Amino acid sequence: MAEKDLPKQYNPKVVEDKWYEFWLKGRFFHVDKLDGKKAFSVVIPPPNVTDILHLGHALNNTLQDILVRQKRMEGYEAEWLPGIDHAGIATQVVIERNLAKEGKKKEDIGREKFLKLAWEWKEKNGEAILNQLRKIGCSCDWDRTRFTLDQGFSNGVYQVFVHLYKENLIYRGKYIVNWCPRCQTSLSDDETERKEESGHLWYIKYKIKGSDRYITVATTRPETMLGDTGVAVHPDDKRYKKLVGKSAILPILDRELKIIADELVDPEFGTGAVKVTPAHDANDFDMGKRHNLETISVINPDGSMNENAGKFEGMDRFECRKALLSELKKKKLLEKTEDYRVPLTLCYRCNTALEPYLSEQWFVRMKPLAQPAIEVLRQGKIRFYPEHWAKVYLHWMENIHDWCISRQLWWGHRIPVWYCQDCNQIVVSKERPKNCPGCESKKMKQDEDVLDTWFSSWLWPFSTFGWPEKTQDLKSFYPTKALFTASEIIFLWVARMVMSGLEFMGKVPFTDIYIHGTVRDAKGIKMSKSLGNGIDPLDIITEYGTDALRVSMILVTPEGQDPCISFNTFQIGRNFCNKLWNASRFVLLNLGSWTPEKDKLRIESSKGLELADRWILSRLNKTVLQVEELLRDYRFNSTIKTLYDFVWHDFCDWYLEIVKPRLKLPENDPDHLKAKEVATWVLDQILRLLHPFMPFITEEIWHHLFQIDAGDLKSTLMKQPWPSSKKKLIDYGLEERMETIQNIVYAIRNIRSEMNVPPQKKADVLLKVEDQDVLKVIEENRHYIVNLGKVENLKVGKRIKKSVKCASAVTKNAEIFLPLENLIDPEKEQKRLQKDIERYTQLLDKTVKKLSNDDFLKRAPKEIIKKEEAKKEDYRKIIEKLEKNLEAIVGW
RNA sequence: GGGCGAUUAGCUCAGUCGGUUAGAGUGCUUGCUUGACAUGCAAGAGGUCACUGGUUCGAUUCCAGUAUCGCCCA
Repeated sequence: MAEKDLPKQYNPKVVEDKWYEFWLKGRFFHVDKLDGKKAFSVVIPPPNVTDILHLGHALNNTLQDILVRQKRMEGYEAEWLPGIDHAGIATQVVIERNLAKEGKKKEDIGREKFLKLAWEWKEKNGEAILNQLRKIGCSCDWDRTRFTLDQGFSNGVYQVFVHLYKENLIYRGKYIVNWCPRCQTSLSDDETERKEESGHLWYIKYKIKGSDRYITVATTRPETMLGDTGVAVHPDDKRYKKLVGKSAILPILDRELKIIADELVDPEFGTGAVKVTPAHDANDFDMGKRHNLETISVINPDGSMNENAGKFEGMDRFECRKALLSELKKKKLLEKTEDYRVPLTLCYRCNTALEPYLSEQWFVRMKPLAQPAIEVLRQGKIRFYPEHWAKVYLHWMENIHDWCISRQLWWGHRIPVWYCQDCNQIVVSKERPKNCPGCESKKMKQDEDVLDTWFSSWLWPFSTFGWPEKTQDLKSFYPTKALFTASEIIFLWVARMVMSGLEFMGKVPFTDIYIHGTVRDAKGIKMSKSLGNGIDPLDIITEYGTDALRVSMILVTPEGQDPCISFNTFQIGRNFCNKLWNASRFVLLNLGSWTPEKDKLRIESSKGLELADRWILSRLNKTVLQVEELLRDYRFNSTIKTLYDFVWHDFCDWYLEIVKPRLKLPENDPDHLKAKEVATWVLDQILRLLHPFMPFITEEIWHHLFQIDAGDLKSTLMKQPWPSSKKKLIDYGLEERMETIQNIVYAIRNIRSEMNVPPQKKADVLLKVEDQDVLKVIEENRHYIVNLGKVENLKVGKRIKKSVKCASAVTKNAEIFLPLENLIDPEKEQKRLQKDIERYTQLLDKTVKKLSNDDFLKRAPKEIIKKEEAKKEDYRKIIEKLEKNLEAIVGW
């Protein structure tokens, strides 16, 4: 049974697993059928099966969980579909590495056995990742967990391939692609990373045929010269005009090279003459085609030099560079060497320098797919949050390149293409053809390659719900509502999902795209495994708890920007958890024999309530309203800040403090009852509002509050209705009256502190108030001031007789005097007042200046002028009073 | 080279109708074992809102330019 006595500190360890188990047992995350209810669906960005959970995942998934939990409380059937991505290259690298430990290569064990190992590893690691998601509280529908290599998924992938092939949107061709010599596979342009490195620009002399003269070309990659088949200059370059059409002789190999003129050459680069290597550079490949140059490849897929490299055969590409340069030097063909910032293209999985590599690959023609994806953005059918990412998306879509989708890997969806060994006919089909449709031959061989992982994940929002079958799930949950991700994969994933959704489902896959920041360390450096500056979310959970992890992250992640996080960052959330815990503990301690009933507790009118009660209800309803608006715009950071402020400052600092004396009254006292009811109701609403952000602690407190047993599967906070705002309870006039009192309390506390009044000591306070209404409010609620200001005797009136030595302060509608006699240091008091006078004089000057400007009076709106005049009057009065009080000190 | 974003307290950031006494958290200083909470309470110090110009009665806010930093694309 739940206890009313809570421990002094919140201990997440004993709470979190209990409630996660409870939610699972209640099947609260699972959506079976809609039964007429509205659906709200989100698909998880599937983490790579090779990953371990890092703070980026924690942020990404916490954001989704907040939204899903909130929508669930709002009454939606909220479906959050989890899953994992097979991460072709990354996974293959892991398995190969494991094999290497035994001194084996993948070829040693063969494709079938290799895949078996990969699947075993997937089972183990995949489950570990999902468990980590559970650990951070994700309320995913685990029954629908999917994997991008599942049978059903493959079905969709093959269907898509066949469809696009038939539409002539997939083709095969020999082109220069990004090749990773380490992973031994091609990569799409989007899977590369660019970097600049300090390197050199080498000037190499090529002899001109039939002459003693030379033409000098500049290159950053001398080893590729072995594959040169031309030399190019710009057509307008006068220096070389005469040489165009002649030939140059390639040093060492003595190959004859045509000297060509091509617009692509930058006359400013190096000498203005460049070597042309069609097999090892994309630009050169295009040039080679235009000028009919031969294509000679000199580098093997593993980065070593091949037989065309002559005596350099077998050397690694970088070794070859060294050897080649030293030979050129010997032959005096190396004119000079310059330092140069060399642009490098790296593999996004292993950081190896990529090699432009000529090979036969499969490509998707992207332009026709991009067009509708551009349209839906323009029409507002998809929206980015923050909006500016739309530009990035558009820019990419409008300059889209064809997508290389074949990978020379084993782990992935094998390309559904068969080649007839007899007549070379190509068959593209979801299933293995029995025989060749051309020659009836039974010798059909499937393409050895697999498809890019993104070629399966771009189907994620519908393949996961059973497509291409026409399932009920698809009907219920597609399109999904929102997608949460970091900016890095807008191209790789988001943009492609929009294209595939439109092509195959005829509808956008989601309407809202929320782009969150990338997690950085305290110095602002991106967290990464290789730098070792990452923080393990599980360490945070052990130290501070899951709710602290979640709430801290949201509190420090500015909307649309990158959060900078250090281990200590999480104290914010831990402290907030503890604050909430103790506020609840305080309420519980004062419940006495009363146990609130979860379905009956409700305060919807302010009838019979006093100022503080009505004030907290006004603040609560204002908060609910704000939260509603903020969440609609995915402004999670502002939402939690709003809640944090309300809970800590309005509820704890003011309301609970004011209500303390009333809670000490006998249980049957109506004042006590009202206070208890309001405090409990507000706490209940707070728990609901915070639950999406801090699910564990709120569920725990909620059970204590209503004395509900943890075994009762019918009662859970996560299924309680989301608070709705009662606008009639929001009362700005009342909040202003409360503010008057708060300002008086601040002033009293300030004087006490400045004059070193001992905290235990109560002091007399005189309040001089001119306004009749203000006077009334203060009189009616004088006990707030007495208690919060630690006041012995409080005298309030229009005319106040003060004793000789008073410390004083002035607020907008009250003058505060503390007769402290010998406690006052006159000099200090003088300085205090002078400082105040100075401050208000500055403010007064500003308004006076404005009001004496004719243009301002002529053109500014009337309200603004009125406001400015009121300010002037206020400041003037305050200064006048301050000065009078200052003068009084002189007489001491 | 092109695009996007940032520049506000020592640090991390709010400030989304142009008129606010420019805020919060953290750090700092001072005082408190206050009958919920020292993971706390109270008080305080701390700002030329990057710079220059423009629009405007009025600019932290809008516009242009400059500088610095970051990201993306080529």
